[in-house]
Amino acid sequence: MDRIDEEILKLLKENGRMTSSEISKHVHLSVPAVSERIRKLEEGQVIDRFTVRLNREQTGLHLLAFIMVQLEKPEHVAGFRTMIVQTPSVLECHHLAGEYDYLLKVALKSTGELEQLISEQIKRLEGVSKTNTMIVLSTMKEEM
Amino acid sequence: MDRIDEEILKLLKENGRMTSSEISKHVHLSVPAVSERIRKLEEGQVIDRFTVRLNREQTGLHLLAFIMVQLEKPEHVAGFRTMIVQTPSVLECHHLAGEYDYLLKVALKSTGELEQLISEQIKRLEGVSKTNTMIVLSTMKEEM
DNA sequence: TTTCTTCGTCGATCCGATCCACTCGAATCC
DNA sequence: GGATTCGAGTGGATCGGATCGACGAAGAAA
Repeated sequence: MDRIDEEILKLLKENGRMTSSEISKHVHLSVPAVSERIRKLEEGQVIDRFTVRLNREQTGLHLLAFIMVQLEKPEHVAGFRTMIVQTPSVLECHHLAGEYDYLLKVALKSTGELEQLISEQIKRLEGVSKTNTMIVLSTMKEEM
Repeated sequence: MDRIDEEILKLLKENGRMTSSEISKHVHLSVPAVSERIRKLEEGQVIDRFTVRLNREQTGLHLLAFIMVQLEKPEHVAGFRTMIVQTPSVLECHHLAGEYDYLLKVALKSTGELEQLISEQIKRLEGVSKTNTMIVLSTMKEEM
């Protein structure tokens, strides 16, 4: 990981489909040299994967929210985890230190869907003692 | 946006560099037909952009945290916004409804960096009345 | 029915990726 | 000190995917 690798990653973050020949012009290396660096970044797990970033608004997901969840005991984690994995509207789930145990980031079509998610999926789960939902009004920055 | 477009998006989410010819085998269309659909998804803004997802651990960012921020008055927003945009460790910044005004997602090398971010960058700002930091212990799910 | 539009296929061409042989420079080892 | 080895890059040839244009089929509107 040197200066050039960082530059390559920066370019690929902006455009994950930028060709090696395009990149080679920016970093002043030959095409095979760039390809080799990218291959190594993937192999060395610095690059997790190439992906596509969707526009949630355009796909009807107008509501973004964060839900903090308190789980009573560790034995309830398995059921909770299953629900998280199976629910596509849950974009992220982080285990936390502090008052709440989990923080979920969810994207939904409407407040109706949010209500349903909270009352029929989350609160229905064994061991969920408390939740706290924060509705997102707007997003200033969002990267990975 | 039909069934086939959704399938294409699903494939591209998993591998943003999957070739049109690869995709064409999955969705049973010709290569130009797939290319055309991808082009239209980009043009119609459903696809925001192609990008690369990095492994934060591999780049030394071992600490992930969420910081809730309370801002006293709207006139303090400009300075806050400037700080957010200029700080690379802030991955996300959402404007919230509720007790706190902003939720930040930050990735850092260490607790030392977190301390510095909170006390020297965030709390130093005019108008920041209260913050609440949640440290992430582990992440179960993380998509866009 | 005829026409127009949309969406697809097919084939040709073009361009980028990959592979291989070779070079260069730095570090290692006798 | 000189030879060796290894990592990283270059340049050219080849291979394969993307793109483009011509064409065809299906559905909607006149």
